[in-house]
Amino acid sequence: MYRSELTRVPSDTIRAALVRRLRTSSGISDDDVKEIEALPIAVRQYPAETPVVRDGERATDCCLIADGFCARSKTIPSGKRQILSIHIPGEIPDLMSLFLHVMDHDLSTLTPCTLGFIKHETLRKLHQRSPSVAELFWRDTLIDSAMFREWIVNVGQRPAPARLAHVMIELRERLRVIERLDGNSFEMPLTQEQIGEALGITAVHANRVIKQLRQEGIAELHRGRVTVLDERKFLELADFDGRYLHQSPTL
Amino acid sequence: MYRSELTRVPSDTIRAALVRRLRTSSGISDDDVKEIEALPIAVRQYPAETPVVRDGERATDCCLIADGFCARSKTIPSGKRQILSIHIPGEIPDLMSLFLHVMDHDLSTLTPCTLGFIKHETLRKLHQRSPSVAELFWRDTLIDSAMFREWIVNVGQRPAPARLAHVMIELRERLRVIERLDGNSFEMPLTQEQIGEALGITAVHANRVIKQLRQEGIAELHRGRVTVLDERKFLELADFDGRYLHQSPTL
DNA sequence: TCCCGGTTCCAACAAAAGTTAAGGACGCCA
DNA sequence: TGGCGTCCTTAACTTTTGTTGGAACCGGGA
Repeated sequence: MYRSELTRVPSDTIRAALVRRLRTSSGISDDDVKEIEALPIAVRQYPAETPVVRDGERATDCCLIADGFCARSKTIPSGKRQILSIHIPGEIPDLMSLFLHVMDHDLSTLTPCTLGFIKHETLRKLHQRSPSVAELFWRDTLIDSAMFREWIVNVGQRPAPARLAHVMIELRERLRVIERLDGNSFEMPLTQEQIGEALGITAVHANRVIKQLRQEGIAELHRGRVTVLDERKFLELADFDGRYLHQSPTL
Repeated sequence: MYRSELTRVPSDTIRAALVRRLRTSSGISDDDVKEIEALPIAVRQYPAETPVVRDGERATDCCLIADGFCARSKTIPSGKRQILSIHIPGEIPDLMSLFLHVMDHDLSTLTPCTLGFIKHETLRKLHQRSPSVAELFWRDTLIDSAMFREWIVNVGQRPAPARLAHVMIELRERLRVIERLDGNSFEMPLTQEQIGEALGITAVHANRVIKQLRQEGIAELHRGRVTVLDERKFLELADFDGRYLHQSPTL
C-alpha cells in the first residue's frame, strides 16, 4: 500500500493539529488549550491497513491521529464494505465511543499511522472540570455528523464522477486547515478498491471514473496523491459547498 | 398528502415520548426526568409538507416532535433532494443546531405535526445545571449520527429492494419504543417520490421496488402504512442489525 | 356530483453501473 | 535480478436504474 510520509513525530506536535483544528472550527480559549495540552496520551505506531477498533467492540480509549490517514467503515453480511469517512491528523475519529459504548463500525488505518490514545475516563473527568471543553468536543462530534449527512447526499444523489470530485475536495479543505496541501496537489491514500467503497461503486467503475477525470483534464490521481488540473472544472463538477464542514466558530 | 392521526395533544403528553425514548436508550434518573418535564416548551401546529428550519438559517430553538412525522433533507443545485432521516414523536431532530449555528440541511414536516420549541438558551442553562442531562442529549446526537452512518451503508451498498426494507424496519423499531406499532403494520407517511429521495433512486424505480415487495409477498405499502406480509423474508431482505440504534443504555 | 391535482402505476427505451476475466505495471523481497 | 503479489487498466457483456410519457386512481373542493 501507499506509504504516508511518516517520520518520528515529536511529542509536542501530537496535539498540534488537534488544537489547530479546534481553533479553526470552534475557537478555543487559552485555558482550554492548556487542558488539552496536559492530556495524557499513549502514543502507538500502526502499520497500514490495520484495524484500530472493530465493530462490536467496547472501546476504553479515544484515538487521536497524530500522523497518517484512517478510515471508518461498515461491512454488511454480503461482504460489501462501505467507507463512511476518511480521517487525517488532528482528528479523533472515535470520539463517539465516549457515549456510544459498543462500536457500530470499524476504524482502521489506511497508511502507517501514529496514534495517540486518550482514556475515556480522562476525557470524562476533563468534561466535568471544564464544560467549555466538553462543548468543544460535543461540537466536534456534531461536525462529524454533518459530514455524514453530506456523504449520504454524495452517495445518494450525485453521479459517480461528481462523487469522486466531492470526496476529493472535502479532503482537501480539511487538509488545508492542518497545512497539508502541496500546491495544487494533496495526499489521498486510497486504492481504487477503497475509492469504490467510499463512493458506493465497484472498483472497476471507480477506475473508469478516475480515467474520465484524467482524460477531461480535471484532476489526476496517482499513487495516493491528487493533482488538480483545472480548478474551475473541478469545483463545478464536485458541486461543493463547504458550509457543512463548519470550519468557523460562527457557522 | 397522507394524514397523520392527529388529535389534540394534551400538554402533559408532549414530553412523554421523549422521556420514553431517553429511558430506553440511555437510562435516565428521576431528577433528570423532572428537569425535562419542567422545560418550557412552546407548542405549535404545522401542516403537512412544511419547512420547520431551512438550510442556511440560524436556529434559536430546538424542535421536539410531539405528534406527526418529520424528515431532514438536503437539496443540491441540480435540484435533486436527498432525505437523510425520518423523525417520529419524542425526537428532537435539530438538537445539533445547539452547537452548529447555521443549519446545513432542511427540517420539514411530512404529515401535520404538533411541534414543541425549546429555546437554545434554556437548554444551555440546563446543561450547565445538570451535566447528566447534557450527556443524555449528547448521546442522543451521537445516536443520530450512528443512524446516518447506517443510512450511508444503505444507500451505498444495498440493492434497492433491501434499501427499502431496511428503512422500513429501522422506522418500525423506533416506533416500537414509543408504542406506535399496530400489529404487523405501522405508519410510514412518505409518497413514492419521497421514498425515492430517501433511497437515492427515482420515484419510478421506487414504484418498481414497492411492487416487487408486494408481489413477492414480503411487505405492502399502502397510503402511508406498511404491512409486513412475511416477517422472515422481510428481515432477511433488509439485512437489519439494530445495534446501531443503541436502544439500550449498555450499547 | 364532477372536476382537478397529486399520486400511483406501468411500458419502452436509454444510460449508468456491475460482473467477469485477463493482461500489464510496479514495488518488494528472496 | 527474477519472481510474486498487489494494484491498475481495459474489454465485453449483463443487470440495474434512469427517462419519458402516459393512463388509471383517489380524495377534496366547487
